Formats: sequence, structure tokens, C-alpha cells
Amino acid sequence: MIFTKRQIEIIDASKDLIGEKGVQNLTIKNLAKKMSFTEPALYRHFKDKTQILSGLLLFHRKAIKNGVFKILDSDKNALEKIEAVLKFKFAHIEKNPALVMVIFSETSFQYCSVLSKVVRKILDQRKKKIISLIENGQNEGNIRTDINSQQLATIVLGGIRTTILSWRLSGFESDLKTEGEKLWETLEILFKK
Amino acid sequence: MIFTKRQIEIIDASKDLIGEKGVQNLTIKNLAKKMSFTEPALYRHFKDKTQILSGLLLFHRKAIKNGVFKILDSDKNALEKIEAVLKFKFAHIEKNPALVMVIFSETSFQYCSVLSKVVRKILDQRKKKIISLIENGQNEGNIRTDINSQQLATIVLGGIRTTILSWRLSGFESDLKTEGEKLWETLEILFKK
DNA sequence: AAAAAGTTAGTTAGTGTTTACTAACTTTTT
DNA sequence: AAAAAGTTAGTAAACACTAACTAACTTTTT
Repeated sequence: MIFTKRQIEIIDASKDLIGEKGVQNLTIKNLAKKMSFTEPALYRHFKDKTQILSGLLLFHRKAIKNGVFKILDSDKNALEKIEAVLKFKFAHIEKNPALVMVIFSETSFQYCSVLSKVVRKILDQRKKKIISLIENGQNEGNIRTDINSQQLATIVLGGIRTTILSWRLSGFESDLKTEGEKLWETLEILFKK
Repeated sequence: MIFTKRQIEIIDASKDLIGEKGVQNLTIKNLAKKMSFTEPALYRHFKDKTQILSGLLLFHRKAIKNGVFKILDSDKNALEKIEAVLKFKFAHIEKNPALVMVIFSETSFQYCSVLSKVVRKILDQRKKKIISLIENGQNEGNIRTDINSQQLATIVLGGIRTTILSWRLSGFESDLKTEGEKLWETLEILFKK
């Protein structure tokens, strides 16, 4: 999955369009206008619109993966890693609100098989990663073991989701970073042995 | 907010269409076909498409409200009420999957002010109700007080959200009821004093 | 009680706009 | 000179919605 310069420019413009007015604002026409060239020119770089959107998804997944990888590779304990990942994600999302809109739109993509597969894969991998982190924490003796890792992961993911949703419904005006920190405090208390 | 017979039929048909293939499957054309009459006839009953969708939202909110009201009015303690509300909601959603698709689409509606207001109001009220329930539980001494009600509500809502999302991504094949019960077990352990 | 007037709920036929996308041609880059 | 990246001008399909009309029923007037 290698993108050309222009493709990345287009992906970036798409992200901006979505950030401005949601997924339905990403039309070929608007995209061409934002890129300051004509609609057919876009098709020199992407086969169709779906490829642009899945490009956006994959491009950012790479970025997130890299960030998370560094954290997982560090010598922190599992609980600290979860904390770091959480904070990293909130920071990334605060910088790229458009991403949330795309990921949150599983609904819209549910019947566009290409996109729904991409989204599902991303969500799946994320869940697996959190589960294994929690299991590490349980083995280290930092996380309670009276609730299984799957269920604890549901709580983590849910907390993230709800926090981001509130932020979005506030028109991105509340402070996501602070809310993220509050969430972490709560999770820490709930999870500690 | 009173609906005629026909309006309720149309709302029901809308629900079915959305349930079949998502929100974007709800077009005037499809709706007319499902109702076995022509498109313009729809406009005899609803001013425009937005009114149909917000009708769907409001109609079901009423149903849910009634169900929840009975629970809140019962003589259970707060923790038991939360449990009952949770189970009631999972049951209602399992019966009406289309509803989730609409509510989950805050994204899609974010820039349609009429619908986003309706959705936001629903989510807001729900949150308030849960917060006050949790506070009751804290006063009764059944729910831990070292985490404030707002944060605990985030955890509850998040858990619900994630559970439903998993179910949806599984193509509605996993058993929502069972998953809901598992979630409750977890929440009960986490919340108890 | 009968005619006139109005209402309800449907029809046919169509509008204008937006959508993603394409064929054919031209310019720019290498 | 050839490939890459742009243009103009267009397509077909989908979209929400409307104008004009009508059959069947109800209400009002005489």
C-alpha cells in the first residue's frame, strides 16, 4: 500500500472535507474544487471514490499503528501501556477529527462491502490489541482477574467511544484531552487489583 | 406529536427499509414501493423526508420511554433498576435493529440540523437518566462513590454502545441478549461498593 | 332530502439538481 | 517522443420533490 505524493494530497483534502461537514461532504466535485483541479483529474490517481476513502482509512491506520507500536515496544508495564495508548489515541483524534467521522460511520458503510471490510478490520485489530494488553496486565498482577479480558476491553472501548461521541456532539468544543484523562483515571480505579 | 394510522404505517415501512440495508436505503422511491403506492402520496402524510425520519425517532422514543418509566416507577433499588433498564433496552433493540442504525448515525445527521437535534436530545436525556440512577444507587449505598456519577455513566453508555456495535458488525448474528447480560455482570462487579 | 362545496388520499407525468464517472483532447513533464 | 497529468464537455442514474388532476367520501347549504 504505497501512495504517491498526489494521492496523499488527495487523501488529505478528503480528510479536510469530511472534517468540515461530515462524510457526505466528500463528493468528487468538492474534492476537485479543494484540490483546485477538475473532477476527471482525480480519476488519474484513484480508480473510484471508494478507493479514496479506503485510502484515507489505510493511510491513517499506518500512522496510528506506528505510534502505538512505539508504546507497545517500550519497557512500561501493561497498565502504563494502556494509559499511554489511550492518551496517544485521544491526541491523534483531536488532531484529526475527520477520522472519527469516518470510523464512526460503520453504519453508512455497512452495505458498501469494500469500506465496511476495512473498517471492521481496523476495529477488530484494535480490540485484539487491547485484549492482549489487558491480559498482560492481568498476568503482571496489576489488573483485576475477576472479570475477563474481553469484558474489560468492552469497557475500555466503550469509554473511548462515548467520550469521543460527547466531544463530537459538543461540536468539538469540549476539551477531548481533559476528558480522555478523566476517563483514564476512572478506568485505572476500576481496573486495579 | 400524534401520528395518524397511515403515518405509523409509513414509519414502520421506513424502519423495515433501514433494517434491510441501512439508512441510505430509505429513499422516497423505495418507501413508496414498500407502501405499494406512488411517491407523491407520501407527501400527503409527511411534509418531507426529514419529517419521516424524525417521526421514526420520536415514535420509538415514546415506546422506549414508556417501558423505562415503568421500571423507574417500580420499587426496585437503583442498582436493580439499572439492570432492568439495560435489559429492557437490549431487548427493544434486538426487536428493532433499524433503530440502532438511525441512532448510531449521529455522524450522518450532524449537518442536518433537524435530525441532529432530535438525536442529540435523545442521547442527552438518556445520559441524564442514567446519571441520576447512579446517584440514587450511590445514596442507597449500593454503588461505589469513589468515582463520580458522570464518569460511571460514561462507562455504562460505552459498554452498551460497544456491545451493540459488536453485534451489528457480526451481522446481527451474535446473541445480543446474552452479550447484554454479560455486560451487566461486569458492570455489577465494577460498580458495587 | 338533494345539490353544492369541500376534503382526503391517491394518480400521472414531470422538474431541477446532484451524483459518480467517462471519452476525447491538450498540456506538461521527463 | 512518449508518458503522465491535466482539460472540456458530456453521460446516465438517482435523488427529493411538485404541479395538475381525480375518485370517493363528508360536510354544508338550500
